[in-house]
Parts: sequence; structure tokens; C-alpha cells
Amino acid sequence: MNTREDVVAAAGRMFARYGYQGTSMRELGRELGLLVSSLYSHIGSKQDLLLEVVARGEELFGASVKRVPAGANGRERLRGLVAGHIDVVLDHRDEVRTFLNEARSLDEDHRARVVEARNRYEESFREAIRAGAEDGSLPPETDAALTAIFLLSVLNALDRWFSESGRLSRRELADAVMSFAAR
Amino acid sequence: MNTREDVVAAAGRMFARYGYQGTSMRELGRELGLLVSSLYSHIGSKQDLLLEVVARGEELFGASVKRVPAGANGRERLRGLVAGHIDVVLDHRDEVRTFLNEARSLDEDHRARVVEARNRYEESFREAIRAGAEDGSLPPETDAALTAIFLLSVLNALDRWFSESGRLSRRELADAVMSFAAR
DNA sequence: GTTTGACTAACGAACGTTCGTTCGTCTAAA
DNA sequence: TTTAGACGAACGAACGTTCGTTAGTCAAAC
Repeated sequence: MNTREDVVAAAGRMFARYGYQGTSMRELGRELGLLVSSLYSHIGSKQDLLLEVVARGEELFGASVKRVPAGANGRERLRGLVAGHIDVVLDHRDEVRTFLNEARSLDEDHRARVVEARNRYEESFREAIRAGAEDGSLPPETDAALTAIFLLSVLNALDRWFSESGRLSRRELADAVMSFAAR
Repeated sequence: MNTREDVVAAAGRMFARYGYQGTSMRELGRELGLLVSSLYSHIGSKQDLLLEVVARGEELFGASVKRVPAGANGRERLRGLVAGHIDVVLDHRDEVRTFLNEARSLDEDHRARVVEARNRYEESFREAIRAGAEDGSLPPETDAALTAIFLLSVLNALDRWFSESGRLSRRELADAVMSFAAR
């Protein structure tokens, strides 16, 4: 017997691996040992499923920002954002992948909401960098906009190569990412 | 009247925008003012179309590597690779996007070939970085593997934000990317 | 100078399959 | 006795592809 939670989780897994359009409801059912029609006891539509997975990704990043201590200096806040991002990406690969890659399959309104959430998130990086450049914890000439984009480019690509059993720990990875941004 | 070239170009455009699975042959036909069936006067199958677009992306990156002067020192070679990558990404957005994002829709053999091509390409970055660390043109402790990944993460994300009419020129962008690598 | 035949590009109908979704029914637990 | 979860059949629409056909072009053969 499956719960709604199982269905959403399996959808996340398959959306991340095969994409939204590449995932059929029949295959999703097979993943859970169910017939297609049985899925509709748990969910309203395939689009709802995507919406839910993407929303979870969105919330994970939002929660990560909130966890960064507000009192710290710019560099420490940026470090907190980087470490938080790493954790979110590696601990929730399916939701994050879907959030990052499959948002284009959302209807226009929801896609716009995702874009806005991403902008807000990126702004929190810019803000920390600007603060760091002013309080002296980061090089004063650091370009906040460009640095934020570069950092997020690196961070969002993580799950394509980073392995928990690899050469680097998460902490070492965060160090390496930070030393890219701040010198 | 359309040529085979028109069909491939339109396919690249649509694969880049909507994804392979998100592009129907009927919509591709509509883009060209043709009925679906007419497409098959020019191509063998939808998969062939993807294969061709991806192969073009592959060749563009391969050609870019060949354009880098072999005599230069490590840093200069890396700079050449970075500048070449920027040009390829921005001058051939459709093919590159399809090459980077839609390779998973290829059958296993061709996908494996793409992965191999990407590894070879990444290795040329690592090689230049290692050479630079040895010949003194880059900081001696530079981690070639990690730096290559970071650079390519940044470079591959370019077409999501870089605008030709924006604040940065391509040259300035290359400078910024290089200063990320070489610190 | 006309005819022939190969070739290209496009057509419209149809193929079998898969898609997401709906419906009424059954079963087992609450 | 109610109810939630799974079933199996069915829906119309869309999918990629194939088919036979047609109109137009161009060069060689007559």
C-alpha cells in the first residue's frame, strides 16, 4: 500500500532522471507497483505532481537561507549560504534537479513564481557578498552580481559529479568554492 | 522550399527551447510551414535529428580545442580554451544547449560517445591547468581536476544569463573567468 | 525542340502505439 | 458501515512513422 508521499517521492526520482516529459504516468505506476489509474487515488494530475516536487525544491533553498545567522559578517554569511546550498543539493538531489531543470514544464504562472524565487535566492548571495566587500571580510572590489552567478553555476552543477565517497568532503568542497569567490 | 539544413536548424532551435521529448514532429513541421510527413523527405527519424544536432555541438567544442596554440604556456592555453568555450556557447546556443541537456535522450551507444567526448574535452582543461601549475604561469598548488570542473560549470551555465548587450564584453567575461581559476 | 526519366519536396490519409485521464467496481481495513 | 486504495476497462488526443501520390526541376536522349 502506498501513500501520497510515496507517489510524490517516486515522481521526484523519475522527473530528475528522465525529465517531466520523459516520465509517463504508466512508468511511474510501475515504479510503485501500481496501475496508472491507481495513481489518481493519490494525486490530481501529472502537472500537480511536478508542481509539488518543484515547490519542495523551492522550499528547501528558502529554508537554507533562513538558517544563515544574520549577525555574522559578509564572508561568514556567504559561507553559510554555500554550505547550505551544498547540503540541499546533495541531500535532496531529486527535488533539486527537478526544481532546476524541469521548471520549464510548469504552466506560465508557476514558472514565473519559480523564477522569482530563484532571483530572491540569488539576491541573498549578492547581499552577503556586498556586505563582505564593505565590512572587509571579502576583497573590497568583489563584483557581487558576477560572483553570485559564478558561485551558483558551480553549486548547481554539483550533483553531476560530486560523490560522497570521493576525494573531497562537503566541508572541503565548501572551502574550495569559497576560495574561488574570495581572494 | 526547405532544405535538410533548414530542418536540422529548426530542430536544434526547438530541442534547445522545449527539449527533445517536448518537441513533436508536428510542431517542428509547423515551425517550417510543413506537414509532419514532409519532414521525412529530409530526415530519417526524430532520433537522427537529435543525433545530428548533438554531433554538431560535439564538433564545435572539438574544433575549439584544436584552435588553441600548442606552443603557449599553461595559462595562455587555458585562456584560449576559456575564450573558445565562450565563443562556442554564445555563437551556437541551440546546438550547445542540445548537446549539454538533451544527450540523455540519445540511445545508449551515442550517449556513451558524448560522455567520452566531454571527458576528453575536460581533460584538455586539466592538462592546461597542470602545465600552468608546473611552468609557473598558474599558482603551483592549483587543483587541476577541481578547477576544470568549476570552470566548465561556470562556462556551461553562460547562456542562461549572458547577454551580448550586457555590462560585460566577451573578453571581460573571459578575464573574470580566468581570475576565478588563477588565484 | 521535344520527350523522357530520375530526383526532390511536399502532400494528405492512415497506421499502430502511447499518452494523461476518467469511471465504476471491488476489497480490506477502520 | 463507511471509506480509502487499487483495479481494469475505456476515453479521446497526440505521438512518430509509413504510404502512395503529385507537382516541379533539370539533364540527357531522341
